Amino acid sequence: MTLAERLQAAHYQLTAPRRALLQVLETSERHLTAAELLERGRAIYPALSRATVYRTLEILAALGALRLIYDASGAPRVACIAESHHHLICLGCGETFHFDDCPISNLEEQIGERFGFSVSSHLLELYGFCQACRP
Amino acid sequence: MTLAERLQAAHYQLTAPRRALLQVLETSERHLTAAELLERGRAIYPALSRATVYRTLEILAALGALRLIYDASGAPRVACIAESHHHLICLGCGETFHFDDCPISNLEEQIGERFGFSVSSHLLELYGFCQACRP
DNA sequence: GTACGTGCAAAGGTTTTGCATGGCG
DNA sequence: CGCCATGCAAAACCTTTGCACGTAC
Repeated sequence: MTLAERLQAAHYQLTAPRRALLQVLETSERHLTAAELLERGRAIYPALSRATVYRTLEILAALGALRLIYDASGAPRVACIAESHHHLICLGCGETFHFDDCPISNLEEQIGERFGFSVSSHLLELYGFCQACRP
Repeated sequence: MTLAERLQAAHYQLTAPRRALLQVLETSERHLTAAELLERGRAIYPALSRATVYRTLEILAALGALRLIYDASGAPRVACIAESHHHLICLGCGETFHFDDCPISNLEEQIGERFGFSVSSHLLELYGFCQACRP
């Protein structure tokens, strides 16, 4: 289910500014700040306003379609599409490494059952030190 | 290793304002916003200033002793002690459920090895819908 | 005594809101 | 045609910084 489909399913209009943002979100290779979203969105739809960026993020977050997280440096908020994510974050240099293969797909269901949750995605972040930064 | 010990190990002074904050952090039952930290810290050390809250958080984050994350509602930043955390977050009502027993302690090492990381802690968040909110 | 830490207040930046206009369905 | 969505600009908010004073070691 794409973000656009999610918006429509929830009876939100699919306008040009929103399309631009969705496209940016779905094609971004990493988590973006609000400012980056605005910049990239304007490459597609130049009149895009800052307010629309925030308003759209708010809608998507409320729908559970994405989630805001911090990056390792504690920097401003970043948008994170609500697929499952797996990161290794170096506490030394702040570098983030993604890995794709999910080590806990089986646990998702198992834990969900225990708490009566229907789990749809997850975020797994491992903190430590990379080879270069190891004390 | 307590937060106080960590600070001292890194040759930071253990002053009254910092002690107050550490006590708040170590006894808080959940993640707090900066404003809550200030408020609770002032209950212990009334002259505590906002600036000291942020400066202390920055130090602790740099030491890898805690980490800033968002709560489920995408609200302002919260301080999260850098022990491993396991949450179930309901996308409907925003409620967060913690569970203590770690389902991936064995994976930590395994994944670390693969990437040459020495992993010290992790954050695992599962998103879904609780029984009451299930669509 | 010196370097580090603090509080205050001001500056800086980001997010949110109000309102008039424009566009979708 | 009515309602939702938008852009702009101002307001509100949160975080950071500069500086003079205190305090720890």
